[in-house]
Amino acid sequence: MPELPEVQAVVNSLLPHLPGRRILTVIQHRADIACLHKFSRRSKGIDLAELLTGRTVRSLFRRGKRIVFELDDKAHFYVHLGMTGHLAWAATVAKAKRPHTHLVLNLSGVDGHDPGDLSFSDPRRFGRVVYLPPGLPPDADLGPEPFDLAPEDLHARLRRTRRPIKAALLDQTLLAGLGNIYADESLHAARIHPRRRTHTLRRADVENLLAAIRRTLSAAIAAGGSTLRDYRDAAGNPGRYVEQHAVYGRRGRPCPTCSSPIRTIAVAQRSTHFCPVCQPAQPRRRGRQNG
DNA sequence: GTCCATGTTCTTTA
DNA sequence: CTAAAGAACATGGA
Repeated sequence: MPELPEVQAVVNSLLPHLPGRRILTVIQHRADIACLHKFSRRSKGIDLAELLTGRTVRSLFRRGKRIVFELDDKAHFYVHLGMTGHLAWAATVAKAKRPHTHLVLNLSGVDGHDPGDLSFSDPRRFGRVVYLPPGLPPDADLGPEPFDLAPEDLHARLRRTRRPIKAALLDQTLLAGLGNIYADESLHAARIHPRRRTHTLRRADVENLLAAIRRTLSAAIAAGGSTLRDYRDAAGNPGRYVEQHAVYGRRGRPCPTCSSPIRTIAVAQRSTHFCPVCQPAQPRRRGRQNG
C-alpha cells in the first residue's frame, strides 16, 4: 500500500481527528507487531499498552513512509504500513472490524468527548509500530525528504555508489519516500533508464531527476495516492493516481508520451516498468557514449 | 499447484 | 573492509 503519497494521504485523513486526543485504552492482539527503537521483524515484540495508555497525541506527521505520532511525554511512535498495513479511524459507534487487526487505540477529546478508535490491521504483517523513548528521533536512519534536499546534495549522494538508479531510489537511507511505483514513474518522467548507473548521472541529469520526482509525488499526493488493490486512507477512501500512471502496471500498453509498448524488467529484484524509447539504455550524448 | 505483490532487514557474495 | 546482490519474511489473489 504505502509509498510517500499514500502515507501522506493517511496522515491527512487522520489530522482532523488525532492531535489533542488522549489514548484511553490500548488493545494489542499480538506483541510482535510492535518493537522498540527500530523497525525489526525478528524482535519478539513489546507491550504498547504500558507505554501509550494515558498519553496525549501532540502532533502527527509523515516522514518518509512513516506515520509519526508525537506524544505529550516527548516520546514518539511511528506506524510503518509495510505492504498491506492499514490505519482506520472510526467513531466508536460503528466498528467494522477488519480481519488481521493487530492494534486498537481508543482515544477521546480532552473532556472525554468525541471518542474514536484508531485501528491498525495488516494481513501480511510486514508493517510495524515502532516506539521511541523521549529523546530519540523517529527518523535517525532515514535519508532526506525529496522536497527538502538540494539537487547538489542528491548528486553527491548518487555519486557515492555505482548501483542502477532504480535501486538507489528505493534506498530509504539515500532518499526517503519512494517505492516501486513512484521510482518507476519518476524515472519515466525524467526519461532515465532504470538500469542507468548512478555515478554516470551528471549534474543536469540529477536536477532533471529531482524535478521529475517532485512533480510525480506532487501529482500523486493531489490525487490521494495510488490504489492498486487494497489501499485506503484512514477514512476508507481510495487514491485516484493510477489513472495517471505512465508506466507502472501498464506492461504492453502504449507509453503516453510516444505510444511505444511499456516493458518490464527486473532491477534490484523488483519488477520495473519503463518505456524503451523515452528511456533509452544509452542516452545519446555529445562525444563518446559509455556502455 | 504456480507466480506475483505498493517493503525492509538480514545474509551472502563479489 | 565495503557495496551489491540475494534470501527471507507472511498472506492472499490471479
